Amino acid sequence: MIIKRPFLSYKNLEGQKLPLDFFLDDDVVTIAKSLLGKVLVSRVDNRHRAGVITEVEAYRAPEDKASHAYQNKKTKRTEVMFYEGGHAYIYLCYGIHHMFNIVTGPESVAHAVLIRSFEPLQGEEYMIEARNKKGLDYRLTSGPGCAGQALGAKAHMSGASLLRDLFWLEDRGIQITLSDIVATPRIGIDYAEEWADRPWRFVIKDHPWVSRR
DNA sequence: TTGACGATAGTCT
DNA sequence: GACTATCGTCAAC
Repeated sequence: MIIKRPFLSYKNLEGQKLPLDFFLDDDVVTIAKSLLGKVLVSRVDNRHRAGVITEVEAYRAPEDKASHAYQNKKTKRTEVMFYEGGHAYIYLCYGIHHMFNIVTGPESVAHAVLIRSFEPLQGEEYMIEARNKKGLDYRLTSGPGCAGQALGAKAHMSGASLLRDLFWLEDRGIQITLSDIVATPRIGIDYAEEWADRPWRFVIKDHPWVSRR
């Protein structure tokens, strides 16, 4: 298979770090959509890695049954979700996968956006090593477990501020309009009953670097 | 202290 | 398409 990359046209190699304000909007669905096309950067073990976010899911506690913070359930794991927006919520799934989420909204509002896929931009060699892969292909960073592993994210890093120097987001001028976005139901949450059908998974239309290809 | 259960992915058929 | 590795979390005992 031919991998076309970069898929989008990238104007800037360096970008503007997203400020606190970006994460404080009360509407996590809107933030989820505006995260598409933003650049997620990690510097775990001083290894600079960056990728363009291509696939996300919004989780809106307290009413969203699919959220870990459903009914504002606060535990040692989920307390990070109640932080002010602009923090990373990282948790272990199936004992294997470290899932990377962005906490949004004001303090005590437990909204979060799961990063499901991104297109590698910088530090691909570190991602390949972290994933024990031979080379670059779509499976390197497509799917939430893969994305987290490629970033070097570990559950013990949960709570890290996205305004500091471990993980952060940048705007590098990539324009994603509403017509570039496809909305679908979220994946793997069949137990969430009526909330399972909410179209809160967002992907960049026709972008190859997304899960479930 | 215990046990059931995942916001999955990789391998094998 | 089916199967399963693998372990922290959380609620119940």
